[in-house]
Amino acid sequence: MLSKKTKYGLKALTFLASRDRQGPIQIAEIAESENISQKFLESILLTLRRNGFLGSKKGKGGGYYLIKEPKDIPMTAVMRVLEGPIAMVPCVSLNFYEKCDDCPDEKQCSVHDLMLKVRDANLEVYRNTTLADLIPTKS
Amino acid sequence: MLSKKTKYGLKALTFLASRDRQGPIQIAEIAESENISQKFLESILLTLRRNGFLGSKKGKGGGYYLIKEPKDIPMTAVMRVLEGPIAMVPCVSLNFYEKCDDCPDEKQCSVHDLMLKVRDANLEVYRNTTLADLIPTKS
DNA sequence: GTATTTCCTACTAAATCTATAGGGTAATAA
DNA sequence: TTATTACCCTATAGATTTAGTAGGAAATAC
Repeated sequence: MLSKKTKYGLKALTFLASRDRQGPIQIAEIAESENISQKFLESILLTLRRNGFLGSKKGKGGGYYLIKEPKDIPMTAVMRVLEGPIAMVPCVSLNFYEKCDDCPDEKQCSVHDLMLKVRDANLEVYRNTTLADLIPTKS
Repeated sequence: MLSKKTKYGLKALTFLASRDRQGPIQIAEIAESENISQKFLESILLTLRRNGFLGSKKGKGGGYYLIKEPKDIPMTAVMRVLEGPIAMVPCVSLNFYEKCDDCPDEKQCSVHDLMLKVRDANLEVYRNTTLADLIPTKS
């Protein structure tokens, strides 16, 4: 399951992308427009800022804004920050590799190969999708 | 993350497949061979039996065995029983569809489309993989 | 009848998720 | 200077999921 954190984060990013170059947007506005708990969203936006996706401005007229162009923000990066590893088992993770404790030899593991295929399929989608692709068209 | 339940279930199925037509295999043997808690495995095999993947025989010389040919057991079916929906959000699930409570209109939802692509990519893998593909070659 | 093995229910311990509540600090616009 | 708004921290708590554990009932081979 996709966590609410990730879902809300994606919605917030999309919201900001659809209002690109219109100056900072306040947490309250995003929260209300997207039906998200304001305090929860606050923590999500904070992690997005700390990971280089967003900039922020304090004080009146402040808020959050995108640092990069939506088309330059691949879903791989967003998903890894919000949801964690893309792989379903650590032994096939590119960025978070770990040995499985129940497997003596992962080359012999039947699950390993399947999860490798799954990981590649997911990566293919996330690599070929950017934030720009998430913005709904007005048509 | 893939749950241990699913992982163990897949390993057990593969183990049974590699010993197909050799009569029932006992829980204890699978558990020991695959490093799985016997009691936990017991409950997993039970759900696999209830969902039509396995047959069982009680008493001495009893155990579990595959009902179908490994090549006729697609991963879609196994994953849905062990892990649940393949989709990451209920609003794009084929077999477990549900409306998201935080979305007024899923046609306007930016997450919806992305998750649709992810679901299709995963389905593609699971549909084209059967239990027979998981059996490690002896080479 | 005895040993073996699955069947079945219930329970638990720990972790994670999804927040909520509340505090105070720092920067900024007007 | 004042109001606004982001920043940052702690603590709590209910719900759910995960990964088991315990113990006995039922079927079967011998």
